[in-house]
Amino acid sequence: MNGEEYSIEYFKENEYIRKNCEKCGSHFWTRDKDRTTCGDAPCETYSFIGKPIFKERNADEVRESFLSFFEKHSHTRMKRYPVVARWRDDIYLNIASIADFQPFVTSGKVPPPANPLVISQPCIRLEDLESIGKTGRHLTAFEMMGHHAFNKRGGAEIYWKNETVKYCDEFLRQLGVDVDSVTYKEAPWVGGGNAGPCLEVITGGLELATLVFMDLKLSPSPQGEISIKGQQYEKMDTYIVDTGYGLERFVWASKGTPTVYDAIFPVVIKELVNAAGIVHPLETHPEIIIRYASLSGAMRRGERAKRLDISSEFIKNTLEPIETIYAVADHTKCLAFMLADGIVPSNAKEGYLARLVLRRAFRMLNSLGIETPLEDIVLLQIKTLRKSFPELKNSVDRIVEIVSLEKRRYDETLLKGERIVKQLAKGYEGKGEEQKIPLDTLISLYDTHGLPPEFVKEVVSNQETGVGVDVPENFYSLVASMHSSEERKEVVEPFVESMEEKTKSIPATIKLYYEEPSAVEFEATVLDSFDDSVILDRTLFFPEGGGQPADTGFLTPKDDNRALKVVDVQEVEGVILHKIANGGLSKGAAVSGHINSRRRIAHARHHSATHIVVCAARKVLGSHIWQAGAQKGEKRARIDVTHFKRISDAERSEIERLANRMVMENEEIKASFEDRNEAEQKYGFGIYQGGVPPGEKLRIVRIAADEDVQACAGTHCSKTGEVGPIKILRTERIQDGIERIEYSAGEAAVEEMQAREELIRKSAAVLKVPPEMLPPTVERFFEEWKQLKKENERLRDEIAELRIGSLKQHARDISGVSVIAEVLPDADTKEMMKMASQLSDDNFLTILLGKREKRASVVSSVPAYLKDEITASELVKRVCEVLGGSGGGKAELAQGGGERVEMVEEARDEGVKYIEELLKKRGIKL
RNA sequence: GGGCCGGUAGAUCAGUUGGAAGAUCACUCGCUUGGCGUGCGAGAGGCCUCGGGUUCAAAUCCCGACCGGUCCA
Repeated sequence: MNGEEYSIEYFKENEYIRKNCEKCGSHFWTRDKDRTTCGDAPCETYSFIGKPIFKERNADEVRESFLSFFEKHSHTRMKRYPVVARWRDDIYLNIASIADFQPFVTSGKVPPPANPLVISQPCIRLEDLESIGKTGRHLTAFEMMGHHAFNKRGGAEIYWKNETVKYCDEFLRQLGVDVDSVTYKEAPWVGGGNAGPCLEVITGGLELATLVFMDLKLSPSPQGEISIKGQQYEKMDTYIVDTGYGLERFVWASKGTPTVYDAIFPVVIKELVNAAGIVHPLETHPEIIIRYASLSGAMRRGERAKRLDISSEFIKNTLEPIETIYAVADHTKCLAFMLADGIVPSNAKEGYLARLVLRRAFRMLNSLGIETPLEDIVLLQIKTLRKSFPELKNSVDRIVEIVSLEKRRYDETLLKGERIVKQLAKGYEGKGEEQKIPLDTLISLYDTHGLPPEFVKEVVSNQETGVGVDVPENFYSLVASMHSSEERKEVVEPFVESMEEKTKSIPATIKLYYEEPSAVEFEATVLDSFDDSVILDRTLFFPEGGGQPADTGFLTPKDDNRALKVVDVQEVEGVILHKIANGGLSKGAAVSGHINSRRRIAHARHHSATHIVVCAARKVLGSHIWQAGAQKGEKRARIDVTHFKRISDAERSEIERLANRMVMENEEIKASFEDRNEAEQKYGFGIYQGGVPPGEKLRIVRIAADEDVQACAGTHCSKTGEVGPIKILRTERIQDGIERIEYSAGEAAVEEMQAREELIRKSAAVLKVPPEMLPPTVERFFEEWKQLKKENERLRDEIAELRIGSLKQHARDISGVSVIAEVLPDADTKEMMKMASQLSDDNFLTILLGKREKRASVVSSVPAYLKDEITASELVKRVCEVLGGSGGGKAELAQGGGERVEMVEEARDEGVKYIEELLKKRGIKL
């Protein structure tokens, strides 16, 4: 990217000069002839701390002046988008105002909702989580104010670089910024597969805005036109003005507070300072704080402390607490938006990000000794934000519940963690001085139990076991690197992949299943045919998609009587491929098609039922319910929805009842193609429950008076009544924060209910009680069974006791040892074990054989004084061989068995023979 | 979406190379004491989550399901 990109008329007309920063070498534009640096950190320090750049304004005022300024300059004002990027499948959180319009608007596939437009978009970035509070400027939640113009090559240009810079200059001047102090720094911008020249707008050492001229995209060929940072880029068909004005930065610059947090969160910080029982260091040490803050853009904390000669005690006792308070203030705002916009904390996806922030916040409150519940502070944030974001307060009940629930979970994790660590420390205790818990143990504690090494260290040091913990500086990056080595397998659909080339030149198939939803037969012409796939000019066959399986059926050529079986249907870029199981078709042939209507109707029922169940679930569980996946079938269907706790039986019944009520009300289900932007505006982003389809037009499915509206390509019933009964079969927690609901609709639901009834009927018949008596009867039987089991054991003890006496009388003498070798018809292993061990206590050598149905069991015991000569396990092995089995155990007590029950007598004799052999040797020895 | 742990008495957890299911707390009763606490003794309490498989034998090994924890993207 060369300097020409920045040769902008406005600069020339307004006496801007292009200079080279003497510190960093980058090019910049300025009106100040004497300026030598680009003005950006770290080339310059913050000069606005304590000396604001313009008249003080709060966030609401800055936002309004920005929006109305651009509105005056013919931009359309847009409402904010959610902070959860529901319309994107590549990112979880909204990270920039331009993200609202990616990927379809920026690529030119979909026209912008307005052009040009202006928006103030709340964004969340968690990349610099560690820096929050410490640097004075990093925020996880911030507002990016942007004005955007979407230009298409060959079309009429809205505006480009010149106006963008002019607007910026004018807006700054209107705010009261001295434009002579402003520098425009050249900085090529790269992000998300796009790139372009960019100007950073800087004053007072602070970057206030970024003006990006996005006109490049990653080039598929290695010989792209332009090379940036080792990547090849090429010009796009569109060129887009993408500006980002940092709302919080403007507020900060207007107030000149030491940190951006002091400017943005005065109320929350005051509350936290009070709760922590400290005094804001700005009151106690104003001078040093201001000097310290002025350097914060230019250098790290350590360097700053050195430069200002700040003691480590001052850092620890005065700076760190306020930095932690800053971070809490930031995190609670982040949480307010995340939770209000419907994120449910979870161990996966965006929910994990929410949990991450929540747990950091809990930890920080704890380290500050603040006992105010976190949810109270989140609510305080919502209160301060209510003027600009009144929608946040609709969610306060849910937010309070979620945050306190998460707190409880976190406490439990820590409690459990404490026990684990204590247990572990005990294991290392006394293993020499300076015993350390090894690094891989620390990593596994964190990885499997979520215990940070700092926590482990704290627990261990409280234990006073002499066990130490060394936490390496790069601990978290070690953990990260461990995970990155896990290979990510890209799942490419080989079928679609291989077909894309072949279908390129073929026109999109006409989708008769939309035009004639209830038709079963159709006529069509074969456009092409390869491998075992056939492409028609039009079709009734629904291709697999959106969790709905493909239709099946037959294709019959006009000129012969073959019936070609359609076993699968796939869509590739608008072209529908029919996979044929038997035979092929030639190009140009006229065919008639026939779909399996039973299957189709079952799919339609389950698909419509899915929308109804999600709708009912949202009514019962709350507005945060978001569909996280779905699968429909002929017999049953399932949806995964985000929810922060298990669905209770009562809630499940209520969802079922509401769903069936919607069916009984026999509401209309309307499907039509609508303009994407209009649909988003009219129905909100909830339409993307089932995923984000591409294209300018969306197929919108609406139930009743827009009770449920979704972008959906599936086939549906035309009235809810056609769905038939809906039976929820089960709920399952597939992940933390995601519940799966399984259900059947229509005939399948009836079958399910019958199957369940059958289950109950059969069970009741076994117990010979009426079905309603099943629960108490089962309980009674179970209790009795337990009692009987105990009774049985007690009796066996007694029998063993009794049998011992008679067994002793059957003892035979072999080489001076009393040997008992007997077959006991109904004895089981446990019983014989008891006898054998008692007999060996009385110095008998025993072999007991039991016979029970198809299995013979053997127990043998050897008195302690003989164990060097005969081992019970060897003896048992020998005996069991005869029985066709094997055995083993300890030297003094062993057991085994075999299947040849009829051989028990022989087995016993074999045992006796073995004993005789062994004891004969003993006799000689003696 | 991927990885790693775990599920045994009411609670917290042991359970060795597969070979007779344990500890601590809590509970019940008795003794100790004027009474409480305490101390001592005894007792009750287990489909070892479930279903398959391997084996003479599975809490233990293998596969699957269910439930829970946790890390990463």
